[in-house]
Amino acid sequence: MAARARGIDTPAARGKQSLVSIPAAREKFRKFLVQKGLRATSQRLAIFDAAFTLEEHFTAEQLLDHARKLDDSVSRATVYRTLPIMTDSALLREVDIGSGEKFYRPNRDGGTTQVAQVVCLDCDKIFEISAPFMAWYGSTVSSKIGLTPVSQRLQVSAHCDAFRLTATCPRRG
Amino acid sequence: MAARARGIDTPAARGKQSLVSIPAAREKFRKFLVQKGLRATSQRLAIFDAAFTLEEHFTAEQLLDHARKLDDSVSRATVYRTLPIMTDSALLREVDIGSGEKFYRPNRDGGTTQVAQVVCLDCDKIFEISAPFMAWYGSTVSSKIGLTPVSQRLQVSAHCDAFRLTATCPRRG
DNA sequence: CTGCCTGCAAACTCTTTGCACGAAT
DNA sequence: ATTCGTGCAAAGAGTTTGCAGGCAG
Repeated sequence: MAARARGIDTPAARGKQSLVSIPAAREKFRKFLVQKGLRATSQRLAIFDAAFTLEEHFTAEQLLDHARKLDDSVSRATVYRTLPIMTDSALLREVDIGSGEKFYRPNRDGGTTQVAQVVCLDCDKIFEISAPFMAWYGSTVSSKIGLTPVSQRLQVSAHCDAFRLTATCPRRG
Repeated sequence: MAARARGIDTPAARGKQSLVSIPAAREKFRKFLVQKGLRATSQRLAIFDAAFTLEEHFTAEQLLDHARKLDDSVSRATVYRTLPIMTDSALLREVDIGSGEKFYRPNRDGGTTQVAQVVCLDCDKIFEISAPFMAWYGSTVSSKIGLTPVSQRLQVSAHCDAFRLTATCPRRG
């Protein structure tokens, strides 16, 4: 337990635990690495843990900061090299909202759920909403031109109703 | 007519005319500039013409190349400074497929139509397919969390059926 | 003549890569 | 031993910006 808790039980992580336990997810990641012939190094696991203790969508730079709190030997290069491995494993999802930098988000449910991203133009937060019909829409649209869909993203830019009234976004901060 | 045709009647432009005449669109752009207190300079109009004679989605760099054929005094900086003006005017649409660079596309229909982007993973082409249900779907999804949608994008990544069979994408080139 | 607009080049941001060292098998 | 992974720093891609000069109103 003490060993398992290493790198997780930080002040930042406490109170942010999710539906699926982090150690279980990390075990999946470790197995994914081995299966791919990659090594389960301490840096890769630290980066993974950091990703799963960050609740919101995060950038590569934020992930680096967070991972360094768990293992200060983690470098920016390794974060960038580990991100595609994690997205390959489907434990992490890449979220591109067209803002120059990419966001990432842990896939706590295994990535089977179809979700739409709603980006609030007032506070820049990204909400993910279940959108079970998306796959159907994707194939409807693709089949018109002889393509078979692999994935689809519905992205909505929206204004916050509360913000318009009070000039404060209740979700900010 | 001779004056109007300046910068349009190029080999590249011929045979690529669209539903809406370019001079008419350019006139809208000119008016937009004036209304915003901006000047309708020859560079801005050359960039605009270049955008409207490019049929496919194009990058800033491709737009620069093309604009320079119409007016060789156009600089990269002016292209980058003009792009947001054109998207503001709604005559140009920005299309981000999460590939590092942004794509743009002239909005020949005025931008009222809801379209989904289908990106072919085999040939990297971007197809735009009418998706009238998108607006409804966007507001359904947003209203769940107290947001009012401004715009929405459905983006589908797909494989080419023909490519899978023949290893050649009939649309390539 | 005043102020917007331009080209140039440097700066900036985010990401990728070459290299030599270090760790795991 | 051999292979793979790492940190560092430099390079790269795409975009933005400061500045001095130019052109339009």
